[in-house]
Amino acid sequence: MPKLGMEPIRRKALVDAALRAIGDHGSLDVTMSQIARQAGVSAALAHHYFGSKDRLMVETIRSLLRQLHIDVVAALKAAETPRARLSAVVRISFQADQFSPETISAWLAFYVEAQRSEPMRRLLVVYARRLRSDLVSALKTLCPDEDAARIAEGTAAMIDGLYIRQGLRASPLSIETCVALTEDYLSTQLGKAS
Amino acid sequence: MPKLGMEPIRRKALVDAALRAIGDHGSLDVTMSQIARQAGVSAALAHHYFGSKDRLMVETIRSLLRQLHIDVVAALKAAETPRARLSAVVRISFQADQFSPETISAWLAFYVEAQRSEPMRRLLVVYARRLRSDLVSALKTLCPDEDAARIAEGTAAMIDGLYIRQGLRASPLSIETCVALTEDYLSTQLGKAS
DNA sequence: TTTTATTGATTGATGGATCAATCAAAAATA
DNA sequence: TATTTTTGATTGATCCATCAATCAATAAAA
Repeated sequence: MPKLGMEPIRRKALVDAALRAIGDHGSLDVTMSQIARQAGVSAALAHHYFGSKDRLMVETIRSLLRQLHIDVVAALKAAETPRARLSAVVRISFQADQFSPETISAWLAFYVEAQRSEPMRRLLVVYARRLRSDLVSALKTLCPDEDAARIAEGTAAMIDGLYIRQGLRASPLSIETCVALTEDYLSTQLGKAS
Repeated sequence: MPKLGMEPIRRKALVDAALRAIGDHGSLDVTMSQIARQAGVSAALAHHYFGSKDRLMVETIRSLLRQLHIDVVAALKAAETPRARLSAVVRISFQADQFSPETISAWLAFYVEAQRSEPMRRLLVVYARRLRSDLVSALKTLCPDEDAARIAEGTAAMIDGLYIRQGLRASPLSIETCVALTEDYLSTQLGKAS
């Protein structure tokens, strides 16, 4: 019953389904069948469009990063001052849809996969660089360059650290608490360095 | 019977082999055969002693945590002042053998597994609590209680964050840099809070 | 009719788990 | 001391389930 032009629709449905399946399951150890079922199609069709599970996984994280990037760019554009740009980056990192247990699980799973898969690692390195570069460029207008690099590193580490600790659900922190901790680090460091 | 008392020897060899295999491979997706080969025994023997792969995995991370705890306790005992105890915790976290790519890979893999396996999650929660409690108890003697809790949370997040970013190998930081970043956070926060 | 969409059936490989069968040291016995 | 018994240690072979991947066949536009 092929209505034409299904390809982009199916691709998106499959990528979304993969993300949800990975998040629910907490690892990349989800089967093509599970993903396909969630997308309402057969496993064979997933193979037809993506060729292999690996490529579907790569497309999936790529879509996650793309959405994040879109959000960050929009938030940066809306911010008036360098200090506001810093806050924007922090806020986006902890925004609700990025902070659900499923999304955190998915991020963690991708980090692990990056230990083995070079394409996956490359994608995550892009994210890490982009985060740091966003931070550094705003920081450089607020403090000496050496301090900017150091503070960016510390901020990025704190963001990622709050993330994975959230994944453990040992002591769940609210979004506001995470933002406050990071903002506090930024403000204190800037106050010291300027 | 053969040489008696092989059990503890084999168990240790298998746990060590599992840790190495996981680290090398970058995920828990290692086969019992690979682990057993590395330990110089058959896969069947691994099953004989551990019952299942799951249980071997749990024992493996338990051993990792045990060693870490031993190191921390020793370092805490050697420290004279509360401030020195804080530094001891930081130093141990980044000490060389905990900071090798293989060990970082293994930690990441365990974090992911914890999303699915309740026993695994429990073990990691113990680690997270212990780290925080070590930090809080030292901090409480140096600043008000509310500040202590907050600073401990921030410090723990920074430690864990530096860890996983190291795993990505995007911008490798030296051990000293990581220690310096964390120490700087601690000192600055304490200066502000006291 | 040609092309696109779609799937059920099938396969080849992998890996965890099980088991029957050895091996060899220690303990008991003669 | 010599012999027998016992039992932990160990493994190769095998079973069984899972899963990614492939393929042949079908349905519906164009």
